[in-house]
Amino acid sequence: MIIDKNSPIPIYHQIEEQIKAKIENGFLLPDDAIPSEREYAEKFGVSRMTVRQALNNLVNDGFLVRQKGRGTFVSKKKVEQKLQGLTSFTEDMQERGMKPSNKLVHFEIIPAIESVASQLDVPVHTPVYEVKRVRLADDIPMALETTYLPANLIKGLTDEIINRSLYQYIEGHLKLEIDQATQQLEASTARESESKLLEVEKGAPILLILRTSFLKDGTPYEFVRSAYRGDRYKFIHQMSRNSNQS
Amino acid sequence: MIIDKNSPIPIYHQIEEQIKAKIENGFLLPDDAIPSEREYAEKFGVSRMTVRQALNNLVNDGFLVRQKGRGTFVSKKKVEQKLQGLTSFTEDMQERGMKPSNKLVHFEIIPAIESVASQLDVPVHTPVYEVKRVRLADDIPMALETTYLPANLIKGLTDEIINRSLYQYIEGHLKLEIDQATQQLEASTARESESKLLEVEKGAPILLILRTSFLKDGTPYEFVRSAYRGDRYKFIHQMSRNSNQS
DNA sequence: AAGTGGTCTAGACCACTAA
DNA sequence: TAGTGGTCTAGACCACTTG
Repeated sequence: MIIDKNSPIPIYHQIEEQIKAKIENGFLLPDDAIPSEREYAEKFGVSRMTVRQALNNLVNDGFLVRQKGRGTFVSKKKVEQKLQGLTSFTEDMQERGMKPSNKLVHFEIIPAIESVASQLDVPVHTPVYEVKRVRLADDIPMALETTYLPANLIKGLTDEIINRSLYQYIEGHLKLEIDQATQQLEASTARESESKLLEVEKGAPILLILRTSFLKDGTPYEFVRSAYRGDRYKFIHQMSRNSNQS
Repeated sequence: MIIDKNSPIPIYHQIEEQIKAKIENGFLLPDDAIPSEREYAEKFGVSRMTVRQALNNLVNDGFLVRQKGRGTFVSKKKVEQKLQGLTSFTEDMQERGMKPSNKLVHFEIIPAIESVASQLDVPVHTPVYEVKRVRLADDIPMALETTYLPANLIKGLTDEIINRSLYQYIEGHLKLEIDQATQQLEASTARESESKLLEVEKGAPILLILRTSFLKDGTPYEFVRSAYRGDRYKFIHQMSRNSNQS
Protein backbone atom coordinates (compact mmCIF):
# COMPACT_ATOMS: atom_id res chain seq x y z
CA MET A 1 0.00 0.00 0.00
CA ILE A 2 1.40 3.29 -1.06
CA ILE A 3 0.05 6.75 -1.68
CA ASP A 4 1.08 9.58 -3.98
CA LYS A 5 1.10 12.92 -2.21
CA ASN A 6 1.51 14.82 -5.45
CA SER A 7 -1.46 13.20 -7.10
CA PRO A 8 -4.45 15.43 -7.78
CA ILE A 9 -6.50 12.71 -6.11
CA PRO A 10 -6.94 13.59 -2.44
CA ILE A 11 -4.88 11.50 -0.05
CA TYR A 12 -7.91 10.43 1.96
CA HIS A 13 -9.49 9.11 -1.20
CA GLN A 14 -6.41 7.12 -2.12
CA ILE A 15 -6.36 5.54 1.32
CA GLU A 16 -10.08 4.85 1.08
CA GLU A 17 -9.77 3.05 -2.24
CA GLN A 18 -6.89 0.89 -1.08
CA ILE A 19 -8.64 -0.26 2.07
CA LYS A 20 -11.81 -0.88 0.11
CA ALA A 21 -9.88 -2.96 -2.39
CA LYS A 22 -8.37 -5.05 0.40
CA ILE A 23 -11.83 -5.77 1.72
CA GLU A 24 -13.29 -6.58 -1.66
CA ASN A 25 -10.39 -8.84 -2.60
CA GLY A 26 -10.59 -10.71 0.68
CA PHE A 27 -7.27 -9.56 2.15
CA LEU A 28 -9.34 -8.12 4.95
CA LEU A 29 -12.12 -10.37 6.16
CA PRO A 30 -15.30 -9.55 8.05
CA ASP A 31 -14.61 -8.92 11.74
CA ASP A 32 -10.89 -8.40 11.10
CA ALA A 33 -9.42 -5.47 12.95
CA ILE A 34 -7.74 -3.02 10.60
CA PRO A 35 -4.60 -1.11 11.67
CA SER A 36 -5.24 1.78 14.04
CA GLU A 37 -5.60 5.32 12.79
CA ARG A 38 -2.21 6.21 14.24
CA GLU A 39 -0.57 3.28 12.50
CA TYR A 40 -2.01 4.29 9.15
CA ALA A 41 -0.97 7.88 9.74
CA GLU A 42 2.63 6.86 10.39
CA LYS A 43 2.75 4.31 7.56
CA PHE A 44 1.51 6.83 5.00
CA GLY A 45 3.29 9.79 6.54
CA VAL A 46 0.07 11.79 6.84
CA SER A 47 -1.80 13.28 9.74
CA ARG A 48 -4.30 11.27 11.70
CA MET A 49 -7.17 13.53 10.62
CA THR A 50 -6.54 12.60 7.01
CA VAL A 51 -6.72 8.93 7.86
CA ARG A 52 -9.91 9.56 9.81
CA GLN A 53 -11.52 11.17 6.79
CA ALA A 54 -10.82 8.05 4.75
CA LEU A 55 -12.13 5.75 7.47
CA ASN A 56 -15.21 7.90 8.04
CA ASN A 57 -16.20 7.52 4.42
CA LEU A 58 -15.75 3.76 4.59
CA VAL A 59 -17.81 3.64 7.77
CA ASN A 60 -20.56 5.65 6.10
CA ASP A 61 -20.50 3.31 3.13
CA GLY A 62 -20.85 0.33 5.42
CA PHE A 63 -17.43 -1.23 4.86
CA LEU A 64 -16.08 -0.59 8.35
CA VAL A 65 -17.40 -0.38 11.90
CA ARG A 66 -15.76 1.62 14.68
CA GLN A 67 -15.73 0.58 18.31
CA LYS A 68 -14.68 3.03 20.98
CA GLY A 69 -11.57 1.95 22.79
CA ARG A 70 -11.26 -1.24 20.75
CA GLY A 71 -10.50 -0.44 17.16
CA THR A 72 -11.96 -0.42 13.68
CA PHE A 73 -13.29 -3.59 12.09
CA VAL A 74 -14.44 -4.85 8.73
CA SER A 75 -18.22 -5.08 8.55
CA LYS A 76 -19.81 -8.50 8.66
CA LYS A 77 -21.84 -8.15 5.58
CA LYS A 78 -21.73 -5.06 3.41
CA VAL A 79 -24.85 -6.61 2.01
CA GLU A 80 -24.48 -5.38 -1.47
CA GLN A 81 -26.84 -2.61 -2.22
CA LYS A 82 -27.83 -4.58 -5.25
CA LEU A 83 -31.43 -4.27 -6.26
CA GLN A 84 -31.38 -0.83 -4.75
CA GLY A 85 -32.51 2.16 -6.67
CA LEU A 86 -34.57 2.58 -9.77
CA THR A 87 -34.29 -0.36 -12.08
CA SER A 88 -36.13 -1.24 -15.23
CA PHE A 89 -37.86 -4.59 -15.69
CA THR A 90 -35.02 -5.61 -17.95
CA GLU A 91 -32.34 -4.79 -15.37
CA ASP A 92 -34.37 -6.41 -12.63
CA MET A 93 -34.72 -9.73 -14.46
CA GLN A 94 -31.08 -9.76 -15.48
CA GLU A 95 -30.09 -9.31 -11.81
CA ARG A 96 -32.21 -12.34 -11.05
CA GLY A 97 -30.52 -14.37 -13.73
CA MET A 98 -33.52 -14.54 -16.06
CA LYS A 99 -33.92 -13.60 -19.69
CA PRO A 100 -36.35 -10.68 -20.09
CA SER A 101 -38.55 -10.17 -23.13
CA ASN A 102 -41.66 -8.23 -24.13
CA LYS A 103 -44.91 -8.58 -25.96
CA LEU A 104 -46.41 -5.24 -26.96
CA VAL A 105 -50.17 -5.40 -26.43
CA HIS A 106 -50.87 -1.89 -27.58
CA PHE A 107 -49.31 1.54 -27.99
CA GLU A 108 -51.24 4.74 -28.64
CA ILE A 109 -51.86 8.34 -27.65
CA ILE A 110 -54.98 8.85 -25.57
CA PRO A 111 -56.43 11.69 -23.46
CA ALA A 112 -55.43 11.17 -19.83
CA ILE A 113 -58.15 9.97 -17.49
CA GLU A 114 -58.34 11.59 -14.08
CA SER A 115 -56.24 9.08 -12.11
CA VAL A 116 -53.42 9.19 -14.65
CA ALA A 117 -53.57 12.96 -15.05
CA SER A 118 -53.26 13.52 -11.32
CA GLN A 119 -50.22 11.25 -11.05
CA LEU A 120 -48.54 12.99 -13.98
CA ASP A 121 -49.59 16.41 -12.70
CA VAL A 122 -51.23 17.46 -15.98
CA PRO A 123 -54.83 18.55 -16.75
CA VAL A 124 -57.38 15.83 -17.47
CA HIS A 125 -57.54 14.86 -21.17
CA THR A 126 -53.95 15.94 -21.79
CA PRO A 127 -52.51 13.64 -24.48
CA VAL A 128 -50.45 10.81 -23.00
CA TYR A 129 -48.84 7.75 -24.48
CA GLU A 130 -50.36 4.53 -23.22
CA VAL A 131 -48.03 1.55 -23.59
CA LYS A 132 -49.31 -1.85 -22.57
CA ARG A 133 -46.89 -4.77 -22.52
CA VAL A 134 -46.69 -8.30 -21.27
CA ARG A 135 -43.32 -8.70 -19.60
CA LEU A 136 -41.79 -12.14 -19.86
CA ALA A 137 -38.96 -13.81 -17.96
CA ASP A 138 -37.46 -16.90 -19.55
CA ASP A 139 -40.37 -16.71 -21.98
CA ILE A 140 -43.01 -17.13 -19.29
CA PRO A 141 -45.33 -14.21 -18.46
CA MET A 142 -44.15 -12.33 -15.38
CA ALA A 143 -46.11 -9.10 -15.41
CA LEU A 144 -48.63 -7.02 -17.26
CA GLU A 145 -47.35 -3.47 -17.44
CA THR A 146 -49.16 -0.31 -18.50
CA THR A 147 -47.09 2.85 -18.81
CA TYR A 148 -48.37 6.40 -19.21
CA LEU A 149 -46.07 9.18 -20.44
CA PRO A 150 -46.98 12.83 -21.11
CA ALA A 151 -46.79 13.24 -24.89
CA ASN A 152 -45.56 16.83 -24.73
CA LEU A 153 -42.63 15.85 -22.49
CA ILE A 154 -41.54 12.49 -23.88
CA LYS A 155 -41.61 13.51 -27.53
CA GLY A 156 -41.33 11.31 -30.58
CA LEU A 157 -41.86 7.97 -28.91
CA THR A 158 -42.13 4.95 -31.22
CA ASP A 159 -42.73 1.29 -30.53
CA GLU A 160 -39.18 0.63 -31.63
CA ILE A 161 -37.75 2.94 -28.96
CA ILE A 162 -39.91 1.26 -26.37
CA ASN A 163 -38.61 -2.13 -27.34
CA ARG A 164 -35.03 -0.95 -27.11
CA SER A 165 -34.87 1.07 -23.89
CA LEU A 166 -37.19 3.80 -22.74
CA TYR A 167 -34.82 5.01 -20.05
CA GLN A 168 -31.93 5.33 -22.44
CA TYR A 169 -34.13 7.37 -24.77
CA ILE A 170 -35.17 9.70 -21.97
CA GLU A 171 -31.71 10.20 -20.55
CA GLY A 172 -29.58 9.79 -23.65
CA HIS A 173 -31.67 11.33 -26.43
CA LEU A 174 -34.05 13.71 -24.69
CA LYS A 175 -31.36 14.69 -22.16
CA LEU A 176 -33.77 14.58 -19.25
CA GLU A 177 -32.39 13.69 -15.84
CA ILE A 178 -34.22 10.91 -14.05
CA ASP A 179 -34.17 11.34 -10.31
CA GLN A 180 -36.51 9.30 -8.21
CA ALA A 181 -39.80 7.43 -8.02
CA THR A 182 -42.55 6.68 -5.57
CA GLN A 183 -43.98 3.19 -5.58
CA GLN A 184 -47.10 1.70 -4.10
CA LEU A 185 -47.26 -2.06 -3.68
CA GLU A 186 -50.40 -3.97 -2.88
CA ALA A 187 -51.75 -7.48 -3.06
CA SER A 188 -54.66 -8.22 -5.34
CA THR A 189 -56.13 -11.01 -7.41
CA ALA A 190 -56.16 -11.48 -11.18
CA ARG A 191 -59.06 -10.06 -13.13
CA GLU A 192 -60.41 -11.95 -16.12
CA SER A 193 -58.44 -9.93 -18.69
CA GLU A 194 -55.24 -10.09 -16.66
CA SER A 195 -55.46 -13.80 -16.02
CA LYS A 196 -55.48 -14.51 -19.75
CA LEU A 197 -52.44 -12.41 -20.56
CA LEU A 198 -50.51 -13.67 -17.53
CA GLU A 199 -51.59 -17.26 -18.10
CA VAL A 200 -52.88 -17.82 -14.57
CA GLU A 201 -56.26 -18.67 -13.09
CA LYS A 202 -58.72 -15.88 -12.50
CA GLY A 203 -58.39 -14.92 -8.82
CA ALA A 204 -54.72 -15.92 -8.63
CA PRO A 205 -52.54 -13.69 -6.39
CA ILE A 206 -51.19 -10.57 -8.09
CA LEU A 207 -48.64 -8.09 -6.81
CA LEU A 208 -49.71 -4.67 -8.02
CA ILE A 209 -46.98 -2.05 -8.30
CA LEU A 210 -47.90 1.54 -9.09
CA ARG A 211 -44.92 3.72 -9.85
CA THR A 212 -44.70 7.45 -10.47
CA SER A 213 -41.26 8.61 -11.60
CA PHE A 214 -39.81 12.10 -11.45
CA LEU A 215 -37.10 14.14 -13.14
CA LYS A 216 -34.45 16.01 -11.16
CA ASP A 217 -36.57 19.17 -11.23
CA GLY A 218 -39.54 17.33 -9.77
CA THR A 219 -41.61 16.91 -12.95
CA PRO A 220 -43.37 13.55 -13.11
CA TYR A 221 -42.62 11.89 -16.44
CA GLU A 222 -44.04 8.40 -16.07
CA PHE A 223 -46.82 6.52 -14.34
CA VAL A 224 -46.67 2.74 -14.47
CA ARG A 225 -49.16 0.14 -13.32
CA SER A 226 -47.62 -3.33 -13.17
CA ALA A 227 -49.47 -6.52 -12.28
CA TYR A 228 -46.91 -9.15 -11.33
CA ARG A 229 -47.73 -12.82 -10.97
CA GLY A 230 -47.71 -13.59 -7.26
CA ASP A 231 -46.36 -17.07 -7.85
CA ARG A 232 -43.33 -15.86 -9.78
CA TYR A 233 -42.29 -12.48 -8.43
CA LYS A 234 -41.03 -11.17 -5.12
CA PHE A 235 -40.11 -7.56 -4.68
CA ILE A 236 -36.81 -7.17 -2.80
CA HIS A 237 -35.81 -4.01 -1.11
CA GLN A 238 -33.32 -2.62 1.38
CA MET A 239 -33.77 0.20 3.81
CA SER A 240 -31.79 1.85 6.54
CA ARG A 241 -32.81 3.16 9.92
CA ASN A 242 -30.87 6.40 10.06
CA SER A 243 -32.35 8.04 7.02
CA ASN A 244 -34.76 10.23 8.90
CA GLN A 245 -34.35 10.50 12.61
CA SER A 246 -34.93 14.02 13.87
CA MET B 1 -27.58 30.59 19.03
CA ILE B 2 -25.16 29.74 21.74
CA ILE B 3 -23.07 26.74 22.67
CA ASP B 4 -21.77 25.40 25.98
CA LYS B 5 -18.14 24.36 25.75
CA ASN B 6 -18.28 22.65 29.13
CA SER B 7 -21.26 20.51 28.23
CA PRO B 8 -20.61 16.79 27.88
CA ILE B 9 -22.42 17.06 24.55
CA PRO B 10 -19.85 17.53 21.80
CA ILE B 11 -19.69 21.01 20.36
CA TYR B 12 -20.24 19.82 16.81
CA HIS B 13 -23.42 18.11 17.93
CA GLN B 14 -24.71 21.24 19.63
CA ILE B 15 -24.09 23.23 16.47
CA GLU B 16 -25.75 20.54 14.40
CA GLU B 17 -28.90 20.54 16.51
CA GLN B 18 -29.23 24.30 16.44
CA ILE B 19 -28.91 24.56 12.68
CA LYS B 20 -31.31 21.66 12.24
CA ALA B 21 -33.81 23.41 14.51
CA LYS B 22 -33.57 26.60 12.46
CA ILE B 23 -34.35 24.65 9.32
CA GLU B 24 -37.23 22.75 10.85
CA ASN B 25 -38.75 25.87 12.37
CA GLY B 26 -38.52 27.76 9.11
CA PHE B 27 -35.91 30.33 10.17
CA LEU B 28 -33.81 28.90 7.39
CA LEU B 29 -35.70 28.21 4.18
CA PRO B 30 -34.86 25.91 1.27
CA ASP B 31 -32.16 27.43 -0.97
CA ASP B 32 -31.13 29.90 1.73
CA ALA B 33 -27.40 30.25 2.13
CA ILE B 34 -26.27 29.56 5.67
CA PRO B 35 -23.33 31.48 7.22
CA SER B 36 -19.92 30.37 6.02
CA GLU B 37 -17.85 27.90 8.00
CA ARG B 38 -15.46 30.67 9.04
CA GLU B 39 -18.34 32.82 10.25
CA TYR B 40 -19.72 30.02 12.38
CA ALA B 41 -16.25 29.27 13.75
CA GLU B 42 -15.78 32.86 14.83
CA LYS B 43 -19.28 33.25 16.20
CA PHE B 44 -18.99 30.15 18.36
CA GLY B 45 -15.32 30.64 19.16
CA VAL B 46 -14.41 27.19 17.86
CA SER B 47 -12.14 25.96 15.12
CA ARG B 48 -13.34 25.62 11.58
CA MET B 49 -12.88 21.83 11.64
CA THR B 50 -15.42 21.57 14.42
CA VAL B 51 -17.95 23.53 12.40
CA ARG B 52 -17.21 21.33 9.41
CA GLN B 53 -17.98 18.22 11.40
CA ALA B 54 -21.40 19.62 12.28
CA LEU B 55 -22.11 20.65 8.69
CA ASN B 56 -20.90 17.32 7.31
CA ASN B 57 -23.43 15.48 9.42
CA LEU B 58 -26.21 17.76 8.24
CA VAL B 59 -25.13 17.29 4.63
CA ASN B 60 -25.17 13.51 5.11
CA ASP B 61 -28.62 13.69 6.60
CA GLY B 62 -29.84 15.70 3.62
CA PHE B 63 -30.51 18.98 5.40
CA LEU B 64 -27.75 20.95 3.68
CA VAL B 65 -26.02 21.02 0.31
CA ARG B 66 -22.49 22.28 -0.22
CA GLN B 67 -21.33 24.09 -3.35
CA LYS B 68 -17.66 24.61 -3.98
CA GLY B 69 -16.70 28.25 -4.02
CA ARG B 70 -20.27 29.38 -3.40
CA GLY B 71 -21.38 28.34 0.04
CA THR B 72 -23.66 25.97 1.92
CA PHE B 73 -27.38 25.94 1.31
CA VAL B 74 -30.52 24.52 2.84
CA SER B 75 -31.78 21.53 0.85
CA LYS B 76 -34.85 21.92 -1.33
CA LYS B 77 -36.66 18.84 -0.25
CA LYS B 78 -36.02 16.88 2.90
CA VAL B 79 -39.79 16.61 3.19
CA GLU B 80 -39.79 13.74 0.75
CA GLN B 81 -37.93 11.39 3.04
CA LYS B 82 -41.06 10.63 4.97
CA LEU B 83 -42.05 7.01 4.86
CA GLN B 84 -38.47 6.23 4.05
CA GLY B 85 -36.35 4.11 6.26
CA LEU B 86 -37.06 1.49 8.83
CA THR B 87 -40.31 2.13 10.58
CA SER B 88 -42.20 0.06 13.08
CA PHE B 89 -45.84 -0.87 12.55
CA THR B 90 -46.74 1.70 15.17
CA GLU B 91 -44.87 4.49 13.39
CA ASP B 92 -46.24 3.39 10.04
CA MET B 93 -49.86 3.52 11.16
CA GLN B 94 -49.39 6.85 12.90
CA GLU B 95 -47.97 8.30 9.66
CA ARG B 96 -51.14 7.11 7.97
CA GLY B 97 -53.33 8.77 10.56
CA MET B 98 -54.59 5.56 12.11
CA LYS B 99 -54.55 4.32 15.68
CA PRO B 100 -52.31 1.26 16.05
CA SER B 101 -52.90 -1.49 18.60
CA ASN B 102 -51.86 -5.10 19.25
CA LYS B 103 -53.24 -8.43 20.25
CA LEU B 104 -50.55 -10.82 21.46
CA VAL B 105 -51.33 -14.29 20.12
CA HIS B 106 -48.36 -15.97 21.68
CA PHE B 107 -44.87 -15.36 23.00
CA GLU B 108 -42.34 -18.09 23.78
CA ILE B 109 -38.80 -19.33 23.29
CA ILE B 110 -38.48 -22.08 20.71
CA PRO B 111 -35.60 -23.78 18.86
CA ALA B 112 -35.12 -22.10 15.49
CA ILE B 113 -36.30 -24.03 12.45
CA GLU B 114 -34.04 -24.01 9.41
CA SER B 115 -35.59 -21.08 7.53
CA VAL B 116 -35.49 -18.84 10.59
CA ALA B 117 -32.00 -19.94 11.61
CA SER B 118 -30.60 -19.14 8.18
CA GLN B 119 -32.13 -15.66 8.19
CA LEU B 120 -30.75 -14.95 11.66
CA ASP B 121 -27.42 -16.52 10.79
CA VAL B 122 -27.44 -18.92 13.78
CA PRO B 123 -27.28 -22.73 13.93
CA VAL B 124 -30.55 -24.64 13.60
CA HIS B 125 -32.31 -25.21 16.95
CA THR B 126 -30.70 -22.13 18.51
CA PRO B 127 -33.20 -20.68 21.00
CA VAL B 128 -35.18 -17.81 19.54
CA TYR B 129 -38.10 -15.78 20.77
CA GLU B 130 -41.22 -16.27 18.70
CA VAL B 131 -43.67 -13.41 19.02
CA LYS B 132 -46.95 -13.66 17.19
CA ARG B 133 -49.24 -10.65 17.15
CA VAL B 134 -52.32 -9.40 15.40
CA ARG B 135 -51.67 -5.80 14.46
CA LEU B 136 -54.74 -3.57 14.42
CA ALA B 137 -55.35 -0.16 12.91
CA ASP B 138 -58.36 1.75 14.23
CA ASP B 139 -59.29 -1.50 15.99
CA ILE B 140 -59.63 -3.47 12.75
CA PRO B 141 -57.11 -6.24 11.97
CA MET B 142 -54.41 -5.04 9.58
CA ALA B 143 -51.71 -7.69 9.73
CA LEU B 144 -50.61 -10.89 11.34
CA GLU B 145 -47.01 -10.54 12.39
CA THR B 146 -44.58 -13.20 13.59
CA THR B 147 -41.22 -12.00 14.87
CA TYR B 148 -38.16 -14.15 15.60
CA LEU B 149 -35.32 -12.79 17.74
CA PRO B 150 -32.15 -14.64 18.82
CA ALA B 151 -32.54 -15.21 22.57
CA ASN B 152 -28.83 -14.86 23.29
CA LEU B 153 -28.70 -11.44 21.60
CA ILE B 154 -32.00 -9.83 22.58
CA LYS B 155 -31.83 -10.75 26.25
CA GLY B 156 -34.55 -10.48 28.86
CA LEU B 157 -37.49 -9.91 26.57
CA THR B 158 -40.91 -9.85 28.21
CA ASP B 159 -44.40 -9.44 26.80
CA GLU B 160 -44.57 -6.09 28.51
CA ILE B 161 -41.50 -4.81 26.65
CA ILE B 162 -42.97 -6.04 23.39
CA ASN B 163 -46.17 -4.15 24.03
CA ARG B 164 -44.25 -1.00 24.80
CA SER B 165 -41.60 -0.78 22.10
CA LEU B 166 -39.21 -3.45 20.95
CA TYR B 167 -36.99 -1.01 19.09
CA GLN B 168 -36.65 1.27 22.07
CA TYR B 169 -35.64 -1.72 24.18
CA ILE B 170 -33.01 -2.80 21.67
CA GLU B 171 -31.54 0.64 21.13
CA GLY B 172 -32.18 2.23 24.52
CA HIS B 173 -31.73 -0.61 26.98
CA LEU B 174 -29.53 -3.15 25.22
CA LYS B 175 -27.51 -0.37 23.54
CA LEU B 176 -27.48 -2.13 20.20
CA GLU B 177 -27.36 -0.03 17.07
CA ILE B 178 -29.99 -0.81 14.47
CA ASP B 179 -28.80 -0.21 10.96
CA GLN B 180 -30.76 -1.61 8.06
CA ALA B 181 -33.10 -4.28 6.84
CA THR B 182 -33.83 -6.32 3.76
CA GLN B 183 -37.44 -6.87 2.83
CA GLN B 184 -39.18 -9.24 0.50
CA LEU B 185 -42.71 -8.44 -0.59
CA GLU B 186 -45.00 -10.86 -2.34
CA ALA B 187 -48.67 -11.35 -3.06
CA SER B 188 -50.42 -14.36 -1.61
CA THR B 189 -53.82 -15.46 -0.41
CA ALA B 190 -55.08 -16.00 3.13
CA ARG B 191 -54.72 -19.45 4.64
CA GLU B 192 -57.44 -20.78 6.92
CA SER B 193 -55.65 -19.80 10.15
CA GLU B 194 -54.72 -16.37 8.83
CA SER B 195 -58.19 -15.60 7.53
CA LYS B 196 -59.68 -16.07 11.01
CA LEU B 197 -57.22 -13.79 12.78
CA LEU B 198 -57.40 -11.16 10.05
CA GLU B 199 -61.17 -11.44 9.76
CA VAL B 200 -61.22 -11.93 6.00
CA GLU B 201 -62.39 -14.73 3.71
CA LYS B 202 -60.10 -17.64 3.11
CA GLY B 203 -58.31 -16.93 -0.20
CA ALA B 204 -58.51 -13.15 0.22
CA PRO B 205 -55.48 -11.23 -1.08
CA ILE B 206 -52.59 -10.96 1.37
CA LEU B 207 -49.43 -8.87 1.10
CA LEU B 208 -46.62 -10.91 2.62
CA ILE B 209 -43.63 -8.96 3.93
CA LEU B 210 -40.54 -10.81 5.11
CA ARG B 211 -38.03 -8.61 6.86
CA THR B 212 -34.55 -9.38 8.14
CA SER B 213 -33.02 -6.57 10.17
CA PHE B 214 -29.39 -5.97 10.96
CA LEU B 215 -27.28 -4.15 13.52
CA LYS B 216 -24.54 -1.71 12.53
CA ASP B 217 -21.94 -4.49 12.69
CA GLY B 218 -23.98 -6.66 10.33
CA THR B 219 -25.44 -9.10 12.87
CA PRO B 220 -29.02 -10.00 12.04
CA TYR B 221 -31.20 -9.47 15.10
CA GLU B 222 -34.73 -9.94 13.83
CA PHE B 223 -36.71 -11.86 11.25
CA VAL B 224 -40.30 -10.86 10.76
CA ARG B 225 -43.04 -12.40 8.67
CA SER B 226 -46.02 -10.09 8.25
CA ALA B 227 -49.24 -10.96 6.46
CA TYR B 228 -51.05 -7.72 5.64
CA ARG B 229 -54.66 -7.58 4.49
CA GLY B 230 -54.59 -6.76 0.79
CA ASP B 231 -57.78 -4.76 1.05
CA ARG B 232 -56.43 -2.46 3.76
CA TYR B 233 -52.71 -2.04 3.26
CA LYS B 234 -50.51 -0.56 0.57
CA PHE B 235 -46.76 -0.47 0.95
CA ILE B 236 -45.38 2.92 -0.07
CA HIS B 237 -41.81 3.43 -0.94
CA GLN B 238 -39.41 5.90 -2.54
CA MET B 239 -36.28 5.21 -4.46
CA SER B 240 -33.71 7.20 -6.32
CA ARG B 241 -31.79 6.45 -9.48
CA ASN B 242 -28.31 7.27 -8.22
CA SER B 243 -28.41 5.28 -5.02
CA ASN B 244 -25.20 3.35 -5.39
CA GLN B 245 -22.37 5.06 -7.15
CA SER B 246 -19.00 4.38 -5.53
C1' DA C 1 -0.94 1.12 31.80
C1' DA C 2 -1.11 1.10 27.02
C1' DG C 3 -3.72 1.59 23.06
C1' DT C 4 -7.98 2.96 20.67
C1' DG C 5 -11.38 5.92 18.65
C1' DG C 6 -13.82 10.73 19.74
C1' DT C 7 -13.25 15.43 19.93
C1' DC C 8 -10.89 19.72 19.13
C1' DT C 9 -7.37 23.43 17.93
C1' DA C 10 -5.11 27.02 15.04
C1' DG C 11 -3.26 27.34 11.56
C1' DA C 12 -2.22 26.42 6.07
C1' DC C 13 -2.70 26.15 0.80
C1' DC C 14 -5.80 24.89 -2.97
C1' DA C 15 -9.55 25.34 -6.66
C1' DC C 16 -13.54 27.42 -7.43
C1' DT C 17 -17.20 31.21 -7.79
C1' DA C 18 -18.70 35.79 -7.95
C1' DA C 19 -18.35 40.66 -8.40
C1' DT D 1 -9.90 40.01 -5.87
C1' DA D 2 -12.30 38.43 -1.93
C1' DG D 3 -14.78 34.75 -0.12
C1' DT D 4 -16.09 29.85 -0.13
C1' DG D 5 -15.69 24.99 0.58
C1' DG D 6 -11.93 21.03 0.07
C1' DT D 7 -7.91 19.24 1.85
C1' DC D 8 -4.27 18.72 5.20
C1' DT D 9 -1.06 19.28 9.29
C1' DA D 10 0.84 18.35 13.97
C1' DG D 11 -0.29 18.45 17.72
C1' DA D 12 -3.73 17.87 22.20
C1' DC D 13 -6.90 15.83 25.90
C1' DC D 14 -10.76 12.68 26.66
C1' DA D 15 -13.39 8.23 27.66
C1' DC D 16 -13.18 3.75 26.77
C1' DT D 17 -11.43 -1.18 26.39
C1' DT D 18 -8.14 -4.70 27.27
C1' DG D 19 -4.34 -7.00 29.45
